[in-house]
Amino acid sequence: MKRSKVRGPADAHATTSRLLDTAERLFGKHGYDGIGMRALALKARVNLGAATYHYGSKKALYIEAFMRRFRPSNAEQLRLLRQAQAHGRALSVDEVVDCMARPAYAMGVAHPSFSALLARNLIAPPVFMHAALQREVGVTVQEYVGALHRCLPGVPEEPLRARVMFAMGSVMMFCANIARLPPMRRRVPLEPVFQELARFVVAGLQAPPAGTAVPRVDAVARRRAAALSSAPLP
Amino acid sequence: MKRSKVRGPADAHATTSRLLDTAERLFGKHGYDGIGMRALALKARVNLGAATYHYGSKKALYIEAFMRRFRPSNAEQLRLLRQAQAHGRALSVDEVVDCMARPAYAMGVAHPSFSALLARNLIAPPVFMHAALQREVGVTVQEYVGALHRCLPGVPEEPLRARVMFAMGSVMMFCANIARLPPMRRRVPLEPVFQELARFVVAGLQAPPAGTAVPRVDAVARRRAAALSSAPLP
DNA sequence: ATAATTTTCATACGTATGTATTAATAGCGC
DNA sequence: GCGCTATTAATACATACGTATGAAAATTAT
Repeated sequence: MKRSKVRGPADAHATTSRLLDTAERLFGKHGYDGIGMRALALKARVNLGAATYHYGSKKALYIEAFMRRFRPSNAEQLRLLRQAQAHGRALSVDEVVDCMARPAYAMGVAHPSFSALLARNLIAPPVFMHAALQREVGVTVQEYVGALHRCLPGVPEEPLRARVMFAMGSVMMFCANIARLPPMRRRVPLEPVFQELARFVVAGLQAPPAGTAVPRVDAVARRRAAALSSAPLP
Repeated sequence: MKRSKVRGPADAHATTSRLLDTAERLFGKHGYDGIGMRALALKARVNLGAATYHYGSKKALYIEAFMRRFRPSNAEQLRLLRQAQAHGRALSVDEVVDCMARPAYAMGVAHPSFSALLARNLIAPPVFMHAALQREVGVTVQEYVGALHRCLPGVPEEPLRARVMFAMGSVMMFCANIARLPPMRRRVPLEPVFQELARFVVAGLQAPPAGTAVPRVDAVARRRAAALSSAPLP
């Protein structure tokens, strides 16, 4: 119906990549359960049967759509860090952060809809992804905590692990909003925003370790905030 | 089956709050589309009809489950900030951050499963929530950007807006992992982790504004990262 | 050219979904 | 006792879901 002359595997893998691209976009927007195979196949202009033929199941399609960009991006994170450390010289926090955030950033600029899928998977993933994500992200975090521990000897490992988590939160918030960000819509370079992200994360990681007290608003305000917990609707 | 003697509205509103609690927990874990009304009613030990009787629709239930804690938490954020500013004295970044993060933290300690729902809604919300969230979060962000602009005159407003977004990312990552965090599982106070979060965010917001270049790894690494975008699976 | 293989397509199956309906009961205020 | 609201229960309905099947078509291999 759509093709002008004939139908068939003339386009070979074109249908699978159209399907993957559509899956990336719609899974990123609506989540795994938020979109069905029929809607997916329709938007990708692919037959429903072809979808299960190529990927076997919806879960497999989701995993493939996510992993095809996540795997290399993750691998690049580790490669950059290890390469930077290979020279034996001490790394600055800036360098570590750049290794950590730039692959995700580059991927996000080239494939904005992947960023939404990435953020979703790191913050609100479908349950069947938990194990695989834990495995993949775990080693990356571990390695970055180690690298940071070397250039931030003043910060103990446990707080540092928390800080790396917070840093990932900032990066993921950036990723989740890439498509909505003004620069992306006005075809203006996104790099300045990324550099702002890098500055934010670097400063956060370098924050004065514990000891330094964080002043609160005042006692009564703190009490009210605590009271909020028990009385949801005062 | 469960009640020993009789069934009926003896428990009055107990059924609606059981339903809300269950909805909060399961929507937070699986997302809006990830759990059905039947499973929800079953887990809440509530009749399916009662669910639609009280809330009319699944969407309405979702919105109520989210809003009952989000609204007061959000309101408390604004109240704390305005109260702190009312005295006319200049605010420190620490104070602003505390106003911003403590209500979400307090809510998360008292109701850990709400935190997951919150993070989900701020990073990967169902589409029908977009408008309401934009409205509610918009004014909060605006107000905090204004307050920070006053105590960080060196940072222009646009980068500051980005930084507030990054800060929210850190807070949301904290929220998304509250239940999984070691302190929460070992009944040990969570406050130190929150203070670490506050330190991270404060330092991030106070980062040296633009001008200061963020050094990259090196040229070849940057080129490889860029190449990643076009060739997903090398 | 013919056979083998891969890909597309339409359709079907069983189940699950959100919502609506109806009747029956139980508590509460008057 | 009598309404009124809350709750359970049992279905019902139309639609949507993921997946399976089998024939047709196109491509590739021989």
